[in-house]
Amino acid sequence: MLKYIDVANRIESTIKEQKLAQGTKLPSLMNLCEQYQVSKTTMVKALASLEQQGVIFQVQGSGIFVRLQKRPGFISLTTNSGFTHDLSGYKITSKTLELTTVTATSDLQEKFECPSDEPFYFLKRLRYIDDQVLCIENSYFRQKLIPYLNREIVEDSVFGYIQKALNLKIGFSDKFLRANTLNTEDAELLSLPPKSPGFFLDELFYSNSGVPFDLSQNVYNFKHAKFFMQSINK
Amino acid sequence: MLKYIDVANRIESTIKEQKLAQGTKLPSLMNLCEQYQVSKTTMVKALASLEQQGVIFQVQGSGIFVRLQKRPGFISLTTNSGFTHDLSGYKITSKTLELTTVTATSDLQEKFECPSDEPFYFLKRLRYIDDQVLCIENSYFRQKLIPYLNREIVEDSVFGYIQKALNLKIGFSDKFLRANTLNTEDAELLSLPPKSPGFFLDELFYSNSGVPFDLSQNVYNFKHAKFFMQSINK
DNA sequence: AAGTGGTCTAGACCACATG
DNA sequence: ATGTGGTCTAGACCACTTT
Repeated sequence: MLKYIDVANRIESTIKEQKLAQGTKLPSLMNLCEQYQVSKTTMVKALASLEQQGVIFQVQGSGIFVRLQKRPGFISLTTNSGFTHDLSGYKITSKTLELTTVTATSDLQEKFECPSDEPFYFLKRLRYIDDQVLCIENSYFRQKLIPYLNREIVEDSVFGYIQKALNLKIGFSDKFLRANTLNTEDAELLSLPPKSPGFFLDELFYSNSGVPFDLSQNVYNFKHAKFFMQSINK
Repeated sequence: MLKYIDVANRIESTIKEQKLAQGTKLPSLMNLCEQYQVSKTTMVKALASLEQQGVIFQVQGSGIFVRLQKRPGFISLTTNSGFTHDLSGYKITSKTLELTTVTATSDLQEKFECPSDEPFYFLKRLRYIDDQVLCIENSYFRQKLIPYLNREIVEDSVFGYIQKALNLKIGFSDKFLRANTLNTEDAELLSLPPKSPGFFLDELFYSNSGVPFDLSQNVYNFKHAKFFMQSINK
């Protein structure tokens, strides 16, 4: 475990355990260095990481302060931990509707920069929050990188499997967001009246070496899905 | 100008001028250090900043690569430069509908942690893209921090005025996103049929010392507004 | 003036990828 | 084995805020 990550985690845990309010002042930089027995540079890096995550904010010449991070009921777009983590406290379940092999559509060809005969796993599932439909997930996994998938893996955690069994590390992702009217099929799946609005979130995931391996096209129930993100202007 | 920011800007400019494609390999770290005459640590910091912005991605043991950043027609949620910047190439205009002084509603009291008699400027305006309505902006500026506003300032750039004339620096912001059915008034303002979907984006801006000073509640026309964000999983 | 966060450096060492 | 990115350190110096 890297030192600055470890220190960052420990500071974050302390903040959460003590339930410090937004704006609470933390000990000074040099003070924290002594407390955690690391150099100034390492502490600066740990704090920069926490600031990026929205856990704290730093004011030059003044101090280090707690920033309110979690908003109960909101799905975080910043932290990529998946909404099972964001929505802890709610009952999250899922149902697999389809798991098949398909070849690249024109959309996939463009997004993955691949030929039309490249094979993908297509996974369609519903995700529920407290037994109400939260979203429809349409995922395309590139078989070049994910050579095998089955229903068991999918019922558990695809990303967990990808990282542990295949040792494929997630590097970064692009997200595309918009609203639109639901089509008949999606409205029905989401248990909503025809022509209800939908929140559309497309995510393209890249490995740590920059190769795209998963496109997820998600349609969220507007009544249950609210999103949240934090940014810093530096 | 800080050295690492300067170096980062220069590298970014080079990438854009040369129109390097996604995946193009840049010179090695040490190579870049020599080229820009900075220490390794400073270059690491410059590159970390570019990686965070989505301009490049780094692969340990392998190299530094260009990441495709801008998606034409999409509004970036990551870079806080405002959509006039994201949508360069389109004609962006605006029309002020209302500029009045109000006292804190219960929503404002909660978000700003302020008493009910605290005064705010309320600004309502429409923003157009190529002469079509893109969004309705409802902004509340805290008079404690922004003591004066008039129509002239508002027609120009509120954030430019805040930063230059008032020397108030933007520190960070919280964003809340959801879809919903438009009410009659908003649908009419957006030139959309009744009960069309709308993309709702609320933004709460904080000063660099952590004081919230602006709440913007924005309703976007789902036909013209598409959003984009990049994240890294490290 | 004192205290606090932020930048920058040189250099040692570590971790990963590629040939 | 070599090269590449990444971490960590001690310490000098800078910029901003508070008293």
